[in-house]
Amino acid sequence: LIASNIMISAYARSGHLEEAKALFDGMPLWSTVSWNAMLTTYVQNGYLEKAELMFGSMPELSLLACTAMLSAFAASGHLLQAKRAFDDMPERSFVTYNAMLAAFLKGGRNDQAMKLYESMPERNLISATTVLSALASAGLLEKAREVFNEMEEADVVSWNALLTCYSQHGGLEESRVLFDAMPQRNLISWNAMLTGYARQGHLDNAKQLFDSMPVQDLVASNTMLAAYAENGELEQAKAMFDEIQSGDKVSWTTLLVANLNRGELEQANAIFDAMPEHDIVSWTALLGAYANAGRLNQSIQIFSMTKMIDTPDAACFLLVLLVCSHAGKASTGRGYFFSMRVDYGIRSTKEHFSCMVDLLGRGGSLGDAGELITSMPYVPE
RNA sequence: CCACGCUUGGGAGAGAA
Repeated sequence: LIASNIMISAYARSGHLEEAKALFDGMPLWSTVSWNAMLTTYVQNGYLEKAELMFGSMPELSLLACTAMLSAFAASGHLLQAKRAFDDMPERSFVTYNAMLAAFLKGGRNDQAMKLYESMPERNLISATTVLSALASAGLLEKAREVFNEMEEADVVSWNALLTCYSQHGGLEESRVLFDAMPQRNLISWNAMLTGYARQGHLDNAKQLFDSMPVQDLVASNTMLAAYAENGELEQAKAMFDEIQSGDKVSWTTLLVANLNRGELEQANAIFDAMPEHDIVSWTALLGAYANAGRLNQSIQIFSMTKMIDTPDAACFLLVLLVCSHAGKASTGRGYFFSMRVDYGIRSTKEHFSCMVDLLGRGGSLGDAGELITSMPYVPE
């Protein structure tokens, strides 16, 4: 039994869902650990619905299973459900708190993450690293350094989190010093450093680092591809894409966006059609091009397609609101604004509000626009 | 034996420097 459980987890980590399921189904009896292991196989591979089914059919609900479900909701962008799962749990361990912390981070709710961190009954290395990432994404370099210095231990993951913070918001030389001084480095460290050079347009440094990597994985190649694309080197980007043997959706989307930004719409459409799979990001990239061109009907069509294959997020809705606003479609826009909150539980950001104010103002509903301004949870600028 | 953390792709306008 134990051996089978271990096997299931091994399959889960390597993404062999089918094998895990076959093994699970063939077992003569199951322990709670078996159920949990199978549940996390679904969670870690992004199968929310199967995870929910599994969770619903489990003979007993353990703390571990509930925490795994919390992560499943968070991973699929359902922060509200994750929070509800957290609130409804009869008991919580510090892993549960860590999972909720990570959920807030993924949902972009750094304020909530920090609040939870302060109020946690118990913290460990993982809690601190999660917070470090939250601070990194907010660009709060000093605070991140502070948290890092206060940690009584650090592993390669926490060092990487700190490095990421520096390479994206600090100076590159400083980052390089940190990179060279790290007690251990893994592939992720190299990629984090590479991203720093790439984002800040230091293509030569990026290429040099890329060539000196002990191993180059697809993430590294994609980073180089993006480096070329973002710095207007479309030819180099294409060459890099061709060099990549089997690109994933990130490689494809990077190439897609490079062409969209260049106004190579035919090329872009051909790339979109040739992509092996589409997800929320590739659809939104395409939507962005049409929305910016003011193509209302096509944008709405793309948005409907998006809804069918994936859960639209805040970025996606912003673009639809934008195109409605430009086309003067006030009531359509209101509908989307409403649906965003009610159907998807997405909090409106400042950007959504200002887009809506624009929409209502242009449509002549100045009263409604004023009402919206006073009702929003931000200080009007 | 099972749950949690690090790296790559998508998000308008206006104002201000």
